[in-house]
Amino acid sequence: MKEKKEFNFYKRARIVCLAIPFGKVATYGQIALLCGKPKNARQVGYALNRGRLGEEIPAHRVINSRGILSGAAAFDTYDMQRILLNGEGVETEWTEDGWKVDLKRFGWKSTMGEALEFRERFEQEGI
DNA sequence: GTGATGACATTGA
DNA sequence: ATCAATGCCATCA
Repeated sequence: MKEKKEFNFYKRARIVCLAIPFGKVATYGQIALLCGKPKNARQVGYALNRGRLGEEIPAHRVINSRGILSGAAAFDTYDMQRILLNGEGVETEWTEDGWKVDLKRFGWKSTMGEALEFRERFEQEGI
């Protein structure tokens, strides 16, 4: 049992991902920031790919900072993520790089207050 | 132990 | 607006 680090980054990431509002999308860096590790954006994606965050994670709401859908292997088809987002009312646009979402309108506007709320909650629960 | 990999971010030209 | 270069850090072989 050597899962314990300073704190459980993946557990935090799971909570943050589950906290993404319906019909909104969040970026990897944003999640990493809310977890207290601004540089761990990559680990967020890695964790999602390996399913380290659990089963009920809305991974389709997590995209990169450019608004491009990752189109990762977690979904059966490349269109699947777009379909899921469209089902939540998020509009997507086709570009050379792939499906793009307008972060200005559908990006999860996480405020400083919410960030502090998360941090307090994490410290309170010891994770 | 070292080195490579990756669902990324940021900066500067 | 786009492109290339650089940094980042947990996991894997």
